[in-house]
Amino acid sequence: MFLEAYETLHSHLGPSHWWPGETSFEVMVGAVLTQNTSWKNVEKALHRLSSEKAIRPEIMHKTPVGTLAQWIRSSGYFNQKARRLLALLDWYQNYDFRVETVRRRHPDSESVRRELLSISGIGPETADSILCYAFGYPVFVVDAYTHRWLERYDSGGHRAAAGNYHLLQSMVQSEFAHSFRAEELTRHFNEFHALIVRLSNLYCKKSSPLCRDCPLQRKCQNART
DNA sequence: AACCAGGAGACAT
DNA sequence: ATGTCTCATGGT
Repeated sequence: MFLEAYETLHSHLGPSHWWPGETSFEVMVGAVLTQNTSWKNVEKALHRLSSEKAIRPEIMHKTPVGTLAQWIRSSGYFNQKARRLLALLDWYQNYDFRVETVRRRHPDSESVRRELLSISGIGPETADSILCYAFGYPVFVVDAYTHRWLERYDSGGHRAAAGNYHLLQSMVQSEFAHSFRAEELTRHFNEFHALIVRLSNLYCKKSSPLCRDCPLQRKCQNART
């Protein structure tokens, strides 16, 4: 099952110290900026925002879309993403831009998730990244890496879940929920997703796959040496 | 010089 | 329900 892969990855690569971001708000911004975009390009945009002193919700919320768009230019889709950030901030303002307020009013993640999904530009992956990495809810993030990983990973019947966001997510979440204490779930979902991303970036690059060093090589369908 | 990268929404079928 | 198009920069 997933736990086996999780343990293997963790013993080889972990711990991960994720999500890359100083503050919870920076994590939220990163989650939007990285939509269909490499993290390297996101980092440049984050540096620019940092130098503009704009990685603070109160400041960014007052920034005109056009200005914000120019600041995040390097992350691509800058006009869309500028609007999306401001839409997210419109919502976040209802909670005084504070994680603690969100957590207090929403004991569990479902209602927050619905609110996030109702924001234009926030889809399942972005919502779950924010829930897990910024707000600390026990939610497993399913991203493109996870789908690709599962497509080629042999572990008895799990391949059916590749491509189905909700199915894959609930399979991982229920399996982990049976194996870990509730107060540790967020940390494990956080770590598992981080490990899959790190695995992908380290060993599964299309340009130069380093499969011989991959800890999951034996169970990988397209393992090459 | 095409192809890809931690998506999401609008729209047509 | 399931495709297709758009958005756009920067690295390989």
